[in-house]
Amino acid sequence: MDQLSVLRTSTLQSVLEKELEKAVVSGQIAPGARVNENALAGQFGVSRGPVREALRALEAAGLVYSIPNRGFFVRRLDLMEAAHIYDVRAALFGLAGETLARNASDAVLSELDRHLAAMDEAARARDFDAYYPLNLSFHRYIIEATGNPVLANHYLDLVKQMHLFRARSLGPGGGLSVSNAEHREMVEAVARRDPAAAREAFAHHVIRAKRRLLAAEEKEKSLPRVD
Amino acid sequence: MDQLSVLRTSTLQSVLEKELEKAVVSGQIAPGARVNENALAGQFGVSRGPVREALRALEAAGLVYSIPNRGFFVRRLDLMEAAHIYDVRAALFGLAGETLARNASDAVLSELDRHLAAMDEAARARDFDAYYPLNLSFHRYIIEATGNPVLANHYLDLVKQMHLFRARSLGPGGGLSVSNAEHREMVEAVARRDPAAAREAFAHHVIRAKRRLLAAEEKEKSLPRVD
DNA sequence: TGATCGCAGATTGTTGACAATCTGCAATCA
DNA sequence: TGATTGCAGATTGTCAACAATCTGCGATCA
Repeated sequence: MDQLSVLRTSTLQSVLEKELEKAVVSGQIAPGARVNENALAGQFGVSRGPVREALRALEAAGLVYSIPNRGFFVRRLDLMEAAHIYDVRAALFGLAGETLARNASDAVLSELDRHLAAMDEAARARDFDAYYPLNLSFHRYIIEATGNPVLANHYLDLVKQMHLFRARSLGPGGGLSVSNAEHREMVEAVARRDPAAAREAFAHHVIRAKRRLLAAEEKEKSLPRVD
Repeated sequence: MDQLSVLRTSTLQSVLEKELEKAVVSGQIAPGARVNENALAGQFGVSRGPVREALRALEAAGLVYSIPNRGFFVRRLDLMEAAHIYDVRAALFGLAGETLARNASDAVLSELDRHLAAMDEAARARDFDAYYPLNLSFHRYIIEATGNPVLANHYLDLVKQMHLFRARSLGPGGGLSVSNAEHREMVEAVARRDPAAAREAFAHHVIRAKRRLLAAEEKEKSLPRVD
C-alpha cells in the first residue's frame, strides 16, 4: 500500500488524509480502534509528521478523536448520535430540495428525471445491485446541483460520519419501489417549483431513513443477541 | 503572547488551535493574509510541528486554506459564499426551532422568556451596547438547548466562518425592536409547541439577516468607493 | 490470595535540522 | 527600455531523534 513516488505535485499529508479517510469510512479501521502513528507511518513509508497532520484534519471532520498522550481513535457513533446526525441531514437535504425548486435549470430537471427512470427500471427488475449505486449517485447529484458548496460539504461530512455507526449498511431498506416513490415525489415538487413542498419531501425522505434505523435498533434490542 | 508553562494537562496543539482560531475570527489576522509558520512558532515559543497541526484543524474547519509549498492563508469570503453560509445557517437554525418546539422543557421555555425580557428591556432603552451581547447569548442558548451537538457544532462553525466576510459587523441592523419582535415570534411558536411554525420563524430570522447583508452590499456597490 | 508498586517497553508530544520549493531582486540580453 | 534569467534568502515539507507519558506485567508485601 504505497502509492507515492508518483506524487510530488500534492503533499504527503493530503494523500494520507484521503487514504486514511477511505480506511475509516470503509471500516477497514474499525470504529473504536486505536490508531498507531508509527504503524501507519511505516505502512505508507513516511514519517509521523504528515500522518499526524492528516489525523488532525480527520479529527476536525469528526471521523477520529484524540486523547492527549493516548493517541487517536476512530470515532464510534452510538444510536443517539446517529439520530442527531439524521436530523441535521434531513434539515440540509430539505434545504437542497428547497434550493432546487427555486433555482434548478431545465437541464437539471431532466437529469433528475433520468436518474428517476433508471431507478424505476432497476426497481421493476428487483435488481438491488443496480439500484444501490444509482440511489447513491442520485443523492450525490442532488447535493451538487444545488450549487451551494457549503451545503454540499456539510451534508457529505454527515454521510461520511454515518459510516461510523455500528449497524452498517441498512440500505434503502423500505423496499425499492417505496423508496423510489419518495424520490418521485421529491422530483415532482422540484419540477412544480414548489420550494415548501420540495423541502418537506426531501427532509421527510431522510427522516424515514432515521425511523427505519430506530425501528431496526428497537427490534434488535428486544431480540436475543446472536453474535 | 505566551500563556504556556501553565499547561501540560492539555496539548500544545489544542492551545494553539484555540488561540489561532481566536486570532482569525477576531480579524487579528486579516482574511487573505498569509500565515507564517516560523513567525507563529516563535511568537508562541514552540516549534512548527504543533503549529502545523493546529492549522490543519483550522483548515478542516474552513477558517484557513493551504496551497502546497506556499503555506496557509486565512480564508476570505466573497458575497456569494456568505450567502450560501446564510442559507445553510437558516436551515440549521430552523431545525433548532423545530427541535425546541418538540422537546423543550418548561425550564428551557422560561429561560427563553428571560432572555427575551432582557432584550426587550435593552431595546426599550435603546441600549445597543447591552442588546448586542444579550442577542448573542440568546442565539447561543437556543443552539445548545436543542440537545443536538451535531447541530450545534455545524451551526457554530458557520458563525465562525461568517467573520471571514469582508463587511464586518452588520450587527442586528434591522433595528432593535424589529429584531426582538422576530425573537418573540420565535419563542411563541416554541411555547405553542408548533414545530412547523417554529422552524419557519427561526429560519426566517436568519434569512432576514441574509437579506440585509445583500441589500447593504447592493447599495454599497452603487455608491462611489470611499477608501 | 489479593492488591499495590515499580519497572521495561511501547507510544505519543515536541523539537531541531535538512531538503525542496518559492519569492523577489538584480544582472543580463535583445 | 523591457523582458528574461539566475541567483540568494526565506519558507514550507519531511524526517529522525529525544523527552514525557502511558501500558502491561511481574515482583513485592500484607
